[in-house]
Amino acid sequence: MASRSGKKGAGQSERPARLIDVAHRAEVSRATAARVLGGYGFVGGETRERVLAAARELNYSANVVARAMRAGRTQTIGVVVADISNSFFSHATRAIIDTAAKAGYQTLVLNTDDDLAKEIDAVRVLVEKRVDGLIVVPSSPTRYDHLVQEGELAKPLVLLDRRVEELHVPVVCTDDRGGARAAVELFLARGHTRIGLLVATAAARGGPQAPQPDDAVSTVHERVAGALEAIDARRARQPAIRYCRSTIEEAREGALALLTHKTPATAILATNEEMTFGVLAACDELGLAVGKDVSLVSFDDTPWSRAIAPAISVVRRPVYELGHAAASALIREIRGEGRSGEILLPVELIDRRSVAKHAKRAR
Amino acid sequence: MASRSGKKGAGQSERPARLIDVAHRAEVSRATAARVLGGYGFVGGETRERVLAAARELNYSANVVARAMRAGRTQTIGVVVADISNSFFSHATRAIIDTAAKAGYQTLVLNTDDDLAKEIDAVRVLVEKRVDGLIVVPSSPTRYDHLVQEGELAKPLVLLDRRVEELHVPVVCTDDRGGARAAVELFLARGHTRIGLLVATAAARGGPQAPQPDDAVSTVHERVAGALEAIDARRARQPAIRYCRSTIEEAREGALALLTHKTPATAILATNEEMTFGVLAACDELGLAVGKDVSLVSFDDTPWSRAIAPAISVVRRPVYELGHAAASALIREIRGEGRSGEILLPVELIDRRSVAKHAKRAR
DNA sequence: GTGAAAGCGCTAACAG
DNA sequence: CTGTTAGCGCTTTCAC
Repeated sequence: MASRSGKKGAGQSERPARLIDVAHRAEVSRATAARVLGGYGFVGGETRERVLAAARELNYSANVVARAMRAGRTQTIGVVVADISNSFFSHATRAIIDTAAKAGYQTLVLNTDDDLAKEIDAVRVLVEKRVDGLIVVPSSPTRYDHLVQEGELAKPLVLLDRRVEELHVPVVCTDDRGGARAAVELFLARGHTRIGLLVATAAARGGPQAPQPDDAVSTVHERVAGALEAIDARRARQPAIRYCRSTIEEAREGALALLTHKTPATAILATNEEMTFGVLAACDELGLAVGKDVSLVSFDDTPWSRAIAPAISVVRRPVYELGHAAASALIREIRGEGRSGEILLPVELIDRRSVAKHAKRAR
Repeated sequence: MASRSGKKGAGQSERPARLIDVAHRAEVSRATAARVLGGYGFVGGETRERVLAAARELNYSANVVARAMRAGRTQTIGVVVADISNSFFSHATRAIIDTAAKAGYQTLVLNTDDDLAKEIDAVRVLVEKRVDGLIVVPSSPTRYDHLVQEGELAKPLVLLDRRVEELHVPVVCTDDRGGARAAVELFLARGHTRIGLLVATAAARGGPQAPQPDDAVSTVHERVAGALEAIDARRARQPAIRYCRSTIEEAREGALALLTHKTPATAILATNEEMTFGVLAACDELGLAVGKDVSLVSFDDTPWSRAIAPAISVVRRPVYELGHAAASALIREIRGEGRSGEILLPVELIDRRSVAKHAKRAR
């Protein structure tokens, strides 16, 4: 006698009902019960009703981990991001969760703080958990051993927002290069010649620095490259660049450096939210008015960037679409419906009030 | 012959190595291999080394789903929030993920958009996935059947940010009542008598409304109640209240209503980020200066609320701590280390520049 | 300190 | 259309 909850009561007994308990109560075999509860195969109408009734009466809840073990699929994906509390990642993740859920997958979220060691650990955990696929925002542009996993447990993988050299898996990115180029072209068109780039990168060490850290992720390269393209096309003066970690404080220092140089920048491209606040703080400190003394374009549109005065001009990235595309690509890959190559989403320069025509600046 | 990867090669064979493959290669039993790989029981030093070496050579990755099935624990928790892309939830979730990870749990995240049907579904999925516990931000203050789950599959559960009447499980909240009270006390102390409350709630239907929707979550009640406490204590004039869904557009309409009333509000408490932007937009439209013509206090501190001009006074909630406390309580419960009651975290009123002394306002 | 064997709950051949 | 049965990979008594 294997049954335990199949007595008479409505399921108040010791342990949760299992498939076999439902089968007994409905007086069918486990296979039949499994077919109706699992939603596959063919079962007669009356039998199906009996099973459904029994399941309801016993308050049956399918044990998905047993199913996963048997089927070899967990219907779970893993998302590895730098920091879910960051607005860019949280919006992209929202899209991923939604898209995955619609396709029957749940989503495990792990943070790396852009630390390779944490990323390696996260991927290991996810692989051990036997997720059906991973979406990773890689913290290193070159290190990817943990993502290919010699041997046979390589899982479907999609990279989000950043490329990894030599790793040929689907990547979903935005056209950051084009966005930076457009921003700088706008500066140039408005007569600015002394352009500053305030670039966030986890690879920066010990305060704002001029040389590009060589382990900066692809997004950093792209944005700088885009800005330089615009400059070179117009044979304009080379920009001043400061790389710093993504904190408002470091950004403020970086912006201060750009703004107090002997040939101070009159226009600054800030590569994310923190950098933008840094510029705002520095301008405030220096008594400089944004949109007048200092022009500013920032990456990523947010409610506040259009609500504040002056409204900030931004390079808008389609963040939800980015996450959606990544999840779609991953699910396609999981289902063996063909691999995507690189997906490049267009960005949009929204010119608001923070970019002024260049005029001699009072110091 | 059960083995398949245990041949000679370094694990390049067809399928991922299993425990038994490692055992064979190390020339020990499955039990012994399991002991060293699972990190329990006693195994001789030399034997342990052999097993570890074999695992490495075969690129062994523990199958955690098999382990979960056997052990009855998945080392996974579920988090059910309204919207992970919302900054409050994303910060709380970040804390939950971190705290859980430190204790060896991974986190599934699901969104409800404050829709009860989605919440019910999310909980069902999570229970089927056999998570070890759940953290839920309940979308209804009264409906909780899906959370208690008649029968035996009730999982350890902690409520985040919102209470549910009659549901006696651990709840982790912030002192929103006290925060609202403090905000209104500040208005009163500065001489304001016509106070407006702009309250976000998913329960609002069809534009800003005056009566409180009766299925508004506890946080809504608390904030309004706190505001009224301050008013009643000073026998001040009753506030004008507008309830609206959490969008900038509805907030703008609500704020417009408050500001263009025949006795317009001179001070507004906005219960979240969207409400705050709505007030900002309305003031802009009406040509009113925040921090001068209109005073404003907002719930939740953010980088922009201190960066914009004027810097917005806010009721700061300890969001990370909130998530951390919820995860800690849940893990304690999962481990049977005793149940927490209600945890109430203190808030802090940060007075910046958006609350002016009352003066006759030019219309 | 190590091994043998039972079984977690489910699915998928295969047989009828 | 329905039943029988053999595992999925791992842990865990219980012996030795």
